[in-house]
Amino acid sequence: MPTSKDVAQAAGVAQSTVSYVLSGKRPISEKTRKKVEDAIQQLTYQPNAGARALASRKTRVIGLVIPFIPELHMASIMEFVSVIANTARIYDHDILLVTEDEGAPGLKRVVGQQICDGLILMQVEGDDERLPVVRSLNVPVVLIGIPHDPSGLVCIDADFEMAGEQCVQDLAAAGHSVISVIGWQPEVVERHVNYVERFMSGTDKAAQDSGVRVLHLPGGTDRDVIAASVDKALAETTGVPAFIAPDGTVQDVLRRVLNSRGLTPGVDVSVIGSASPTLAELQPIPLSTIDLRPAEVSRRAVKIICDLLEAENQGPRESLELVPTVITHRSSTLRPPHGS
Amino acid sequence: MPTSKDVAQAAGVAQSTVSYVLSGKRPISEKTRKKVEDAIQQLTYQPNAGARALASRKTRVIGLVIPFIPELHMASIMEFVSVIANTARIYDHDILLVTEDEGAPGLKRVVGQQICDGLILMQVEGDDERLPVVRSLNVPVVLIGIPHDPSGLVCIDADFEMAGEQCVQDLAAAGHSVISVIGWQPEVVERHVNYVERFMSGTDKAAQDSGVRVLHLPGGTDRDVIAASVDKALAETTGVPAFIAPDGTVQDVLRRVLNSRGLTPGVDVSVIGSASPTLAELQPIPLSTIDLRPAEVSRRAVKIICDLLEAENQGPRESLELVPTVITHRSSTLRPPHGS
DNA sequence: ACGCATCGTCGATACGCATCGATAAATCGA
DNA sequence: TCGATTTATCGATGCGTATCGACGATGCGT
Repeated sequence: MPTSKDVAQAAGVAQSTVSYVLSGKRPISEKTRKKVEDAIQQLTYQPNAGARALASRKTRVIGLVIPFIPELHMASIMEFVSVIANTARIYDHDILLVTEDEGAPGLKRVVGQQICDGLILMQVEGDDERLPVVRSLNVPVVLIGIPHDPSGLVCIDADFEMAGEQCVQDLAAAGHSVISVIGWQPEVVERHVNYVERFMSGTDKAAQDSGVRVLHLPGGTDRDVIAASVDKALAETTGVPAFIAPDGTVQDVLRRVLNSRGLTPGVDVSVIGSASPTLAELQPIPLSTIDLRPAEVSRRAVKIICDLLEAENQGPRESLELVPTVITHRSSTLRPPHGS
Repeated sequence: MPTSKDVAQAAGVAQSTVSYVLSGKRPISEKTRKKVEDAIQQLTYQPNAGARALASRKTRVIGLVIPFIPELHMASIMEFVSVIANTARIYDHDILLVTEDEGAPGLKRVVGQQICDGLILMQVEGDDERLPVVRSLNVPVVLIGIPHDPSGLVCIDADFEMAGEQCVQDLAAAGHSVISVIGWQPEVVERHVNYVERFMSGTDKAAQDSGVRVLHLPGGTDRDVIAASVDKALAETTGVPAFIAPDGTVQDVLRRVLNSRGLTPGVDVSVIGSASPTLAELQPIPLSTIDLRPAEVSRRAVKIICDLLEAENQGPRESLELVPTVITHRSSTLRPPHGS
């Protein structure tokens, strides 16, 4: 592997000149710049990351802490990961995977060894055990998810409260007077209390404003649980029933249960789920969805941390950013009686 | 951040001694070892990865090239990623994410900058455009997937041929005389020809041996396509129909189509799909599955590359490893008339 | 008691780059 | 035309670790 010294020799300049050509931190004459750039080309020189990190004290690597919980919707996690990796490249950074299995010590490790300059944590829980460590770390950390106490932390997430409001407002406008929320799996509810709570607070707020009733019923992937929830909802509903299934894993089961009860979404029942547009279109009856904007959340998370890395004026930051959600009508919900 | 020099000072030894305590490459007396280890503890010293990489010419990082194709089963990709990351930690390595978007230049970049010591490529296509680059790279690369020409490459994958054989043998033993394979999505077939071919070669081989007929029909997520395939299969079948859906994304659609045709898996039709055991059990009718062992493939891929990194006796390796698949009976297939 | 091998430790150096101070060359004003 | 600036480049140094050669101390056999 050629080094910057080799390049310097080939171009007939000093090694430091090569470095300045690359970084642009000092003026270089057009003539020598060209000589250097040609030499770089011919030698296919690429700077050594280790040496660069050692000298500059910057690795240009961001650690991404990923969850792997079977209860979660893995496809959506993957979308986060993918978008985060691609966005990082735009800012000329790379992504190092840190598994949740490593827990808090894992964070200390990658930061302590200076393998990366900062961290993005996915799937942050309301009372996440890693928060004390995060606060003690002297590098920028961005949390995807809002913990109960976000003080001293930099957080970003979809606006779940807005999502809840949108769903209920929408269904209320379509004429439903009782709206049932088939919630997340118990495991998720216990762990990630925060976004569940935010969603519910949104639905309840909208319910008050619109004068409709919202039922919160247990979700999950267990067909029996969903079936019980559906039956309870049907029993309590006057008029056309409406369901909100904010968890991607719940939808399939819900669809089947409704089917077995002889109910057709968009005809004699309304259903709003959460899924990507492409997935929503693939359903037998295209699903009206509440889009939680995973790609946008990912992009912003990367932007935030890269800005922090650039700024670097140390002081412990604190910020909280909520990404607006988007509701999209497809065929699984009733159309409002008149107007939008 | 404390350095090994600080540790040395605190322990009253030379920096090199600290290094030898850590690496164990020279004998150290029990006494000084303890002094050094205590100092490390008290300073919470962690070696600097950049300096280490620079001096040792090893980063202890493996690049993982991940695909992100909506047509693919993202949940299963995520399982690969997760298991690979965790296994790498066992070998004291970390995983750097490289997106498929970066293409071949991306591989050159991470290897050229010496950000990582080796690569794992997922979802390798039969005629992958990256193969020339891979061959030219002077670092170990492990491919998950078998390209058409695997010469000079290190490959590992599930044994799709075995999987095909197992499915057909199994269904033949259960008394089916015509077996329909609802294949992958056209996009996948075009791209990843190899494993599709291998699977089919397995089914055909078993068909010959067992004297049954195998139909290869188009798959995908398009309900109409699947419906057409099913109807064609039903028309061509005498006796109880049997379906094999080796692509995870096809199953849901297939299930619905069969349902709409009044067919119940395990009663008047047999279905073998590919899904994780947990997912298979969650189906309304527990799905008999062919397990393509993603976790085992991942583990072995990491082991292979770590072995190569350790060996390091340069010479271009070549190997091909196939992981045996496992077929599991659940309720979606007919039981064989007598005995297993 | 003496030389010799072994063990444990030290000091020096290299890894490849970024960066700082210094210097030579070019530019300008008067 | 000469000194004062500015511009472009060089040389030297440090980043933190791994590793090699050297060296003193210890134990051994005879």
